[in-house]
Amino acid sequence: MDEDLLTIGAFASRARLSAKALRLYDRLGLLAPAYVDEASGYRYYRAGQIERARLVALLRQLDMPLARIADVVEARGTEAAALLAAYWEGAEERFASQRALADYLRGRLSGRSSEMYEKFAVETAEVPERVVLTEKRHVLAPELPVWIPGSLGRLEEGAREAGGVTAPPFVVYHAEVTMESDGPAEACVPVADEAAARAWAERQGRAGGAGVRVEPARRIAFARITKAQVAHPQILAAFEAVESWAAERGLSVDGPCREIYFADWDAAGPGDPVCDVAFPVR
Amino acid sequence: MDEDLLTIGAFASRARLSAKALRLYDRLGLLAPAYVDEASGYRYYRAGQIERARLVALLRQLDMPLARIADVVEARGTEAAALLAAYWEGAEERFASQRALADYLRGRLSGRSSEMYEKFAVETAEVPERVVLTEKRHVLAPELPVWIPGSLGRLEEGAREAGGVTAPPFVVYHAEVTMESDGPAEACVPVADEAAARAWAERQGRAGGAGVRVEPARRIAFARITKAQVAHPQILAAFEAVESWAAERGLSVDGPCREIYFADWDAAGPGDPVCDVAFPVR
DNA sequence: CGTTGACCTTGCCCCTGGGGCAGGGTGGAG
DNA sequence: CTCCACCCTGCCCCAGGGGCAAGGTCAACG
Repeated sequence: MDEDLLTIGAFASRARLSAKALRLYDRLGLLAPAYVDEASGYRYYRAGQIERARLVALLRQLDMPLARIADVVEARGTEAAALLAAYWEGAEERFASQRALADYLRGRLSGRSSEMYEKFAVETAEVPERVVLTEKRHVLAPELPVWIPGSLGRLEEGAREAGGVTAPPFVVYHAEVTMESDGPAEACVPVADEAAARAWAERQGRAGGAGVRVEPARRIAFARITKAQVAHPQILAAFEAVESWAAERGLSVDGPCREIYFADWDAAGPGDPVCDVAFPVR
Repeated sequence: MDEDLLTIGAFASRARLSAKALRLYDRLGLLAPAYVDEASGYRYYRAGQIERARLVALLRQLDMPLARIADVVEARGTEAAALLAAYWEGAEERFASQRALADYLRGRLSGRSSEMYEKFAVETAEVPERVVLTEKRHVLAPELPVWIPGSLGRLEEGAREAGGVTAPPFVVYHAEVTMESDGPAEACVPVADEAAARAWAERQGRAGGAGVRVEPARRIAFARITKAQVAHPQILAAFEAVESWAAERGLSVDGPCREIYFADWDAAGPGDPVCDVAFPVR
C-alpha cells in the first residue's frame, strides 16, 4: 500500500511542478503530502494527488493567486467551476480595459495627440464657493460605474434634508484611480443649508466616509463630453486636452481633477453631453 | 524660473502617482527629479515632467515591467508606439492562451471530464531502443510552435550525416512548459548510425543543447490526435485521457510525456492525424 | 523669532510566487 | 561501506511597491 508513495522529486516531475513550489503549497495548506516522515522530514505524495497538483498548476497559469486556487480546489463539482468563472470574468474585465488603454496609448504615441486635443472645446468658468455633501472612498477603476451613481444617489437623498441640490453634483479624483491604485475619489453634491448638512453628516457617522465641506470658489477649465466618452481611457484624452489647453494659456493647475455631471444620466443618449471634465486653474 | 519646481508630494498628486513610486523610478533612472537639494536630499520636479510621469503610470496599468517602460519613454515618436505595440501583442497572445485554458478548465470542472476522455482512442505500443539526436532547451509555451519545427529541422539535417532518420521525430517534455515555467523540452530524431551521430554532436558543441543519447526500449500508451488538436490547452485533454486510460488498466507512468510527429506537418490539414500523444508505461 | 505641523528623507520589513544556493541529513544501489 | 542522488531547512534574490519609524526641513502662524 505504501508502494504508490512518491518522493517530492518524483511527484514534482509527474505533476510538472517544481519541488520548491510543492513545498510552498504544503506550507500554505494547498496541497499537503499524504505522509511526512517525522524523523527525516521527507514528504511523500500519493499518485492520486497528481490530479489536484495539475489543477493547481493550470490555475496558476491563469495567474490566479494561490489563496483563490485553494478555494477552487476545495470546492466540489460545479462550485469550483463557478469560482473559476467568477475569477475569469474579472480577468476578462481587466484585460478589456487594458486593451482599450493600449489602443489609446498607441494612438497617442503615434503622434496623433495634437489632433486629438482639437476634438475638445475647452473653456473656463468661475465657480462660486459651495457647501457640499461628500462621500470619500478608496475605489478601484472597475467599481467606478457602480460607485458613482450609488454615492451620488445617497448624497442627493441627504441633500433633500439640507435645503436641496443647488448645483450639479461632481466627483473629485484625489489620486489616480486604476485597477491597482485606488486613489481616493470624492463624490460631492452642493446643497443650500450648511447647518442642516452638518446635522445630516453627524447622523451618517464616520463609517461611510460621509462628510460636509466647503468647496472654495474656483476658476475651472473644462471640456464638455458626451455619455459615450465617459469611460476609460477615452476620458483621459479629455483630461489631457484640458490640461494642455490650460498650459498653453499660462494657466497652472490648482487642484485635483473632477467630473461634473450636469445632465440626467439615465435620460441621455450616447451622443448627448452629460459631463464636464475639469481642472481648477489659476 | 525655480517657481515651477514641485516637491515630490505635489508632483505625485499632479501625476497621480505615489511618492514611493516616484522614489523608485528615480532610483531606477526612469524618472529623475529635475533638481535634488544636496543638503536635504529633497527631490524637486518640474511641471513639464508630469507628462512623462503620467505615461509611466499608464504603461504600468498595462502591467508593463519598469524596464520596458524605460525603453518606451526613452524612445522617440513612432518608435515608442512600436515598442508598445510589440509588448501589447505579447499580452494579447498570453491572454488568448489563458482564455483557452480557462474555457477548457471550466468545462472540466463542470464535470464533463469523463465524456471528454472518451473522444480519444488510446492504445499501447512497444518502441525499440533507439539512438537519437537531441536538442534540449528551456522554452516557454508560446515559443513552442516556433522552436519545435526549427529544432527538428536542424536535427533532421544532422540525421542525414548519421545514417538517416529511422523513426518519427518526437519531443519530450521534462517538466511543464507554460507561460512562466519553462520546463526543459527535448526534441529527438532517431538515427541509424550512433558513431556518426556522436561525431555530429561533437561538431555542434555544447552551446546549442545538442547531443546524442540512447532512448531505451519502452512501452508507451498513446492517443492519436489531429493537427487542430495540437495546441494548448486542447492537447492537455489528450494527455490526461492517456494517463487516466493507463491508470484504469493498472499501468503506471514511467517517464516524461512526449509528442511523436509521424506525419508531414505542412502537408496535413486541420483534421488529419499528425501526432501521437504518449506516456511511457510499465 | 520660535514653534508647530506638514512635509521630506532613508531604511527596514512586508506582500506574492517562487528561483537558487549553502550546509547538512537520508536512502538505496553497487 | 561508500557513493551519489536525493531530500531537508534556511537564507537571500526578483518586481513593484505599501507601510511604518526615526529623524531632518520648510513655511506659516503667533
